[in-house]
Amino acid sequence: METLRELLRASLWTKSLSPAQLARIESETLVRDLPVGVPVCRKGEPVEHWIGLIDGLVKMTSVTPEGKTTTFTGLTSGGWFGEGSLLRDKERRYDVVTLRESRVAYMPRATFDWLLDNDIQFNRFLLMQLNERLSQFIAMVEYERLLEPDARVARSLAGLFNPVLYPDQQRDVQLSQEEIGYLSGVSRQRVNQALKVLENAGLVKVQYGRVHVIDLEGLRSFT
DNA sequence: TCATTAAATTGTT
DNA sequence: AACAATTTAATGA
Repeated sequence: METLRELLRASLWTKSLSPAQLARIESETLVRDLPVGVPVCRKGEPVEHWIGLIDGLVKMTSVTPEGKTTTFTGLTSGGWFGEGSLLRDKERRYDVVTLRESRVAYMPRATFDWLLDNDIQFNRFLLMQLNERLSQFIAMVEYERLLEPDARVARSLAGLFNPVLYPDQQRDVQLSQEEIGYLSGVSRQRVNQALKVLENAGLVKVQYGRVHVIDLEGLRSFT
């Protein structure tokens, strides 16, 4: 996707909005283009925006006081995030960093609150998205303990293509094996092996610096 | 357009 | 973690 308008059109919560309401959202929302490796938002910052990803790829991370970084999950284009912090916290609890060049939409808190107060579909969407995330994270904890590395890599990749959270239907991730390792909690060497297994199973095609998903359902259920 | 070079990524130990 | 091999992107002739 290239424009804020396209992102809004692809988002499930805009379906019931009038053209005037959409125009208001469009005019109040900021768009920024960010290069690779820069923060989209930082832990500890006051939460002033709901954030949408028009194009690109970002990751949610947390840095310990000692400087160790853990990656929670990747987020792909079409998705919105930060509603949890917006609803609950004064400060953001995690960092979001670009993994490749990204175009990001920042919806001000005031616009977010206005939607929350006036649009039932918007509230439904938030419930659904929060629920989807919850089950995603529960599944992560579950398979972190139960599954072998091949399956963990498979599911982290599949998670990037969750159609509920990221309506943009693309099948490519431009992501190094090192980054896939961070996303799935597996060493780069192990990712390398896992990708070969998945490629031999006909689920993905591995290219230099990117992975193309062939069989998404197969990836999700890979054991 | 082609060749050269540096940087990034991959494959292997 | 380390090393070599491979691929890409950038540069300049």
